[in-house]
Amino acid sequence: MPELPEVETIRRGLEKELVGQKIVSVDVRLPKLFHGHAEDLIGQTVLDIGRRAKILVWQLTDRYLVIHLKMTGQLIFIPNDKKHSMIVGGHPDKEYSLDLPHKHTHIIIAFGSGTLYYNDLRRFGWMKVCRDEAAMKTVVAELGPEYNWPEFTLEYFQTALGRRSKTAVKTALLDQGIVAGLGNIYTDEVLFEARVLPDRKVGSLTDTEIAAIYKSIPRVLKVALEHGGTSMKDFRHVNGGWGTYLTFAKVYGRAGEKCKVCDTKLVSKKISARTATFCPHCQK
DNA sequence: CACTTGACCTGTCCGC
DNA sequence: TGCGGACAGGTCAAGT
Repeated sequence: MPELPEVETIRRGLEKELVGQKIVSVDVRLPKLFHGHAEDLIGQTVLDIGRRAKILVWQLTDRYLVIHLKMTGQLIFIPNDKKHSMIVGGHPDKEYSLDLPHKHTHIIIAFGSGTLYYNDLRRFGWMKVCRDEAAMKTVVAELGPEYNWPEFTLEYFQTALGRRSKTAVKTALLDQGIVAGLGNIYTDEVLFEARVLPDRKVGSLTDTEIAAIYKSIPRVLKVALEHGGTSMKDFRHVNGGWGTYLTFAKVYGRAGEKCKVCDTKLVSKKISARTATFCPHCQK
């Protein structure tokens, strides 16, 4: 599910609710998704909520808790003073009821101020308790730079892509070792923004095209962040609200509709088992 | 070695 | 109304 803008939106929500809070209890209903000892978390205080690529990293008093939401993971926090489960959504005129826990709630973490529910329809996500910083770092060791790190330079990007000359450019952008945080939605959007076809082999790209892709990455991610990410079926903010980026998306999920720039019908195609959507006229 | 495909899961939607 | 198949935000391991 969530790509960088969605996970960052969740991180901000968790930071606001949980920093300084102490974990009172942990209820693991589906042990398969939980690695390590849940009892280690009891009594630990949340010192910091960080993010690396699509992974959340909680720094606790004496442990780290690392969380990957994969496709359909959700973290929903219900404060104690919410007497009922009516949640205000991302649209000001809409409310919906979230009865928690429900059948897809697999882990429940209680704090002094409220309760955090981990829901995951497809059960691909996971949580992992790490004893120390070194153990936590092995989890994120293979990830490439974040889009906003100083080491994510055009020179770095060219070099990293250089090793993947026969790969479709969309596939290379999905590789978390090259740049961290892009998924199916934002690779489509970045490539549209850069006017490059997703199935172009990396080796065929000109310097100008690589530079255009490089510049599009932060541009697309920033706009998505401003809109709280993209909500398809399952993405929810920590307070149950949703992201509105999808209405701004130029190509993702719009196959068969008209290009917002040139009116040509958008096309989709499988590239390494992922659906790519693009404009056959704007993108070269 | 580099790249692609299947597997992990459940739910939804579409065509027959 | 039901049934089969394709598909869904991600990432490993196994296969070519």
